[in-house]
Amino acid sequence: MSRNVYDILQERGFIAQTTHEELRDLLGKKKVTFYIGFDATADSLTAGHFLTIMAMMHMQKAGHRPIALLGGGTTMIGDPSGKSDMRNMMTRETIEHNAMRFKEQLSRFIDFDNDKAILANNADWLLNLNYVDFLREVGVHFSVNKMLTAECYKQRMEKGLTFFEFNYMLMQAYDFLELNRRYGCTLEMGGNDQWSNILAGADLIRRKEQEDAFGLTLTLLTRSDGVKMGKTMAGAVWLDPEKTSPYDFYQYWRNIEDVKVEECLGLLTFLPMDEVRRLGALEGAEINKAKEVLAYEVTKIVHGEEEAKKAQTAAKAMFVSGGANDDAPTFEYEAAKLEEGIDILSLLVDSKLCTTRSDARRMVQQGGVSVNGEKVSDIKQTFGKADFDDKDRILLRKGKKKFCQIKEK
RNA sequence: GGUGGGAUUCCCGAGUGGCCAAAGGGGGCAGACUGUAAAUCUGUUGGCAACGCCUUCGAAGGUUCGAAUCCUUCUCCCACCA
Repeated sequence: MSRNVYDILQERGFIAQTTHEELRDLLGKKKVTFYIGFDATADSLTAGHFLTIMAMMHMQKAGHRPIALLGGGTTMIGDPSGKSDMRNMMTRETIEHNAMRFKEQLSRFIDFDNDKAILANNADWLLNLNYVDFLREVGVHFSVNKMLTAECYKQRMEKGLTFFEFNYMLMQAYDFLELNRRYGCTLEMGGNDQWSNILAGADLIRRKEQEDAFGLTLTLLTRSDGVKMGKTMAGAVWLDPEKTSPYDFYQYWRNIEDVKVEECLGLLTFLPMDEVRRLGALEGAEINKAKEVLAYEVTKIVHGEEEAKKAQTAAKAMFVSGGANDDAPTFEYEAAKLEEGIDILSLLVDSKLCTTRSDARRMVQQGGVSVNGEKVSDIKQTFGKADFDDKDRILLRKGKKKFCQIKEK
């Protein structure tokens, strides 16, 4: 039997659960239309979404047809799966705006030309549903007893789950049915936290259409301590370069835990698996080479080769030779300002290295700040044009990994 | 609908008239050790023109020299009962 996309996904570590054993054969036999949903909860996709997009790309490469479903309707409710609290209700305007951004970002990864992929929005069918009709058509097929035992509601059974959110599963199940009817979609994919919702959809199609529908869930990226990956202290790792700069994006993957390198290489790059395994087997300090490859490859897919190279050279210049090159994060001041000199606290705050002056003060007092390689210990010290180095800038550094070059506008 | 309990800083959670910018833990940030890793240890963690000042303990009023703490009203949550 020849290898098909199922084997590829499995080998690369994508697959968490599937509804049917036969799914593998099916994917080898014919062109399958499948969908992945994206709820528009923020104005950019995140690293977590990226994993599902990678799966989508593998599928499209293998000739299957993806449907990217924007959650214009479901986001009005909010998925309670695995969450401990209800999230804030979002306005319709915000959701629409977010959905537009998702659309732009998705187009960079998925080819939507000539019907090779479909972009749909469940707002189109969910927002105008008639309540009673919906209950009669869809609601009858759901057992509350069964829903209550679903793993995804476990956390919420303790804290409280509103009827409002409880409906989310029906909405998502209905999406699958609708996509099945409209586009012949027979497979739903999603993060492993979506298992219950996906099963619900597949069940619904079987009952309404007397037809098999398949589900496949993808591994969730977690750190070794179980926390979901793709979140930094500051928040999510975004795919939007305005929200997470390519440099920071690169650094995020460059700093990944040793034990996660091989897994991430398989999931987030297109490198051949032989190479992935070779890199993943590196030990000790050698594993840093694998991390560089990982960071570069992921950044390349998300932000393009040019940005990936810039991020890499900037990082190397900083960490290997100790000086930043031109691609490093930069903050510019007016010439006049630089003439009169700027105090260290202002530099730190303006360059966004510190959030407040108090924060900056602490950093300096704890010895975490350096300018042009020299530790700053006086919070009153000022810097100006006289301090420019041979590259016409001041190199400001906070801690080991964060830095910024100060230049004249 | 009834009765009782609750809302504290990024999160959890102490505090029940001055010693409270508020214990402890988590998380974050920084330092040491390292490999831009993990683990560990140390410091720090509201803001500011900073030995002082300002804002913060669900919201709005009130009592008091003084309120996170007491009183009134309101909002929202939780538990048990119906």
